[in-house]
Amino acid sequence: MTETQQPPPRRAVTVNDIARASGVSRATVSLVLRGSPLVHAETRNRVELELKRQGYVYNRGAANLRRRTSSSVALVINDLSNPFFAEFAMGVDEALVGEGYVTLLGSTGESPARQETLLASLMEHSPAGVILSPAEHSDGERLQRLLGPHTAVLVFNRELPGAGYDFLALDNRRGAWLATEHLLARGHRRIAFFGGHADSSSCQQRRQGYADAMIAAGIPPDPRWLIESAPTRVEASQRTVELFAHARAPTAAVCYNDNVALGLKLGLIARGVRPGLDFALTGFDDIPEAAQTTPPLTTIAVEPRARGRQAAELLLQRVRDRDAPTRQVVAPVQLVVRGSSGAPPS
Amino acid sequence: MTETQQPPPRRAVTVNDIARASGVSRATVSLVLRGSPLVHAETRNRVELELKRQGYVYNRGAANLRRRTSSSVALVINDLSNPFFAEFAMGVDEALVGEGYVTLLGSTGESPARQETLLASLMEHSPAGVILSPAEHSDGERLQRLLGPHTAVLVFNRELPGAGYDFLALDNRRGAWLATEHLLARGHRRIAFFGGHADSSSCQQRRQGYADAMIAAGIPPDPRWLIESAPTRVEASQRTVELFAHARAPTAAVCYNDNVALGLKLGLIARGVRPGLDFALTGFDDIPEAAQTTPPLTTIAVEPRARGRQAAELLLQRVRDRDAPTRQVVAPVQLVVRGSSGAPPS
DNA sequence: ACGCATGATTAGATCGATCCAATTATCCAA
DNA sequence: TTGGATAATTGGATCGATCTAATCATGCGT
Repeated sequence: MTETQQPPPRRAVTVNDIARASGVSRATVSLVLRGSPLVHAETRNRVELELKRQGYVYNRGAANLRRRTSSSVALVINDLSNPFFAEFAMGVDEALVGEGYVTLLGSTGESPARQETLLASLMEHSPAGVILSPAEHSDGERLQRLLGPHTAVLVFNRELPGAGYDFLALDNRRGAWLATEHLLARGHRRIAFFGGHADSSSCQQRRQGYADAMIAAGIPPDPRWLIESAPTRVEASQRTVELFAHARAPTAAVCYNDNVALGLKLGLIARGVRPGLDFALTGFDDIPEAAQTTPPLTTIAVEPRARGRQAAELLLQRVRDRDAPTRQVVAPVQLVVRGSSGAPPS
Repeated sequence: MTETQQPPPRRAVTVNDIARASGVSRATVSLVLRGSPLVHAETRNRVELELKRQGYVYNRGAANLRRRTSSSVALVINDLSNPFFAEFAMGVDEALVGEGYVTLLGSTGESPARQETLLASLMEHSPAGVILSPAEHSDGERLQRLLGPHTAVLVFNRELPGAGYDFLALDNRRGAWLATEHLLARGHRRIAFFGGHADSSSCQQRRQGYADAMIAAGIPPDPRWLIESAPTRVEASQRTVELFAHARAPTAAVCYNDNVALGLKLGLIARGVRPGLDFALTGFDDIPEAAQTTPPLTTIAVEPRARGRQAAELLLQRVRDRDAPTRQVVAPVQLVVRGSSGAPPS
């Protein structure tokens, strides 16, 4: 309950003012506002004129209080400066405004502590629901307590262990599988999985898809081909050296995501290895930049904006039917072949 | 007044429940909630225990109604998928949560019509204020009518003609001036100003800074050096040809922003012109990618996240003192020299 | 024992819109 | 003319928290 000090109260136009000025009761004005067919056409005109004249603006907060409804949805994500989440947020907002809701934004910066403060604060605004892309190492139990048993919740992207919420995920396994298959088809045999934190569920799933494809091709992945890295360009670039630190150096890499891939690309160039020629790499996400770099990045498209719309729709379905069975939706992904995977193994 | 159909009403825990269960009045519970020193320590404990036990969550909407205050701020921007605005939004949100406010997000996609619908909808949630980065060709009068005379408003980035609102702007003129000076110092004489819509105020200001520097150096800019383009990579890339369509082709370009610069870079490469060697170019914004491309982009850093924080602070000052004189704040910018401007004139 | 200051608590009205049940107006059939 | 159906309107209570002014305790000095 952080307090926000505030201005000298400024009276706004209310239904009462309109009612008085147009000689009807407050109830009638309310009916007009909601377009009820009960009011006489002439009365409606009179009231509507007065509404316009006084510049009335609807107080949705008051209405929501009385009606025990809500017209907002909380959107909690890690980091808007990640284009993947920015696009996702755009999609969410797009779909929500279309349904008459407004988006309450919050970002956690991957900190579970801030995530909890933030959610507590957002809950005080009684949103109709919450779209949550949990920070790493979130405590599912605590979140569940914070959100209460009656809030509609959609979890996105990262699994929230031990919470019976709807869940929208990308098909991480299949995505990594597709990328690996693609590199195998190009003749690569020594393929690394590069980047990501091994303890995050999305990284695990992608590694799984990679491993599946490798094993199906009869190539048990060498543990030295699994390299961790924070999903940032800088760190990915720095870890490049680890790829070549031993005799069975890979000729290609499936990267955790596009950021990592772009970092690796820089690292390769710095070593004099030409990406797309001497070494093949793939990303994940298909951020706008992927198509623009040289060589353009082969990657897995996930259409974050469409995912955002989908998340909003799923959440609203849950809002409308609280008792429907919990849903786990896996969104399909797509391989986009570009120049970065053009290398034949050397 | 779009209606949002809603669920079967679900009762929440209220001050009344707590009051009843702990044998005090609702007023006392309210005092406890706000940490008033009036309540006896023992009573406070009893009430707080009950609050925890029943999992009470504060209904800020109800409180705001009674107190005639608000704990939200509306943030309206064009496009979150533009990293500049995404960073800006992060900064805004960061500063707002720090002050106990919550962010109502809305994006217009540069459409004045959607901007108006959006603002109307947001106003119904009675935000304490609005941070608005207006869509191009916004109608200041109409917006002013929508926002009403009592809303605290901070306009960001683009001037809103004919509205007495606080305004936070980047020092566009000085930024472009710095970039042009830099290229002049490197010996360039034929310098283009590339990209942007000539009717947008930010573009006009940047062109002004460019022209000032050129004229100060005794070089009246050739009209053929002024090339318009939507601020997207694709279009910028396509317009590259116009630079070389005549005899006095430039050897360098000050670009409207980083996106345009990166587009131009692609266009140059496609023509076999090596950016940073055969041709010098500068950007504007310093988006993360600028430092990462090859050659890295010389550009003007504007620190969008810091601008976001600043915008939030300015707005909150306005919220707290509605009658202070209107402010026009120009945020300083900084030249960041990197490889893309390394070309001596050929 | 009384008055009075200080400390704690509370009943009741209030914010702005909505819901409910009740009322008034209107018209047509019998 | 009366009854009853339909159309249009409305007073009063309500959502959950807060404010105001009033009440009830308690202690202290005289």
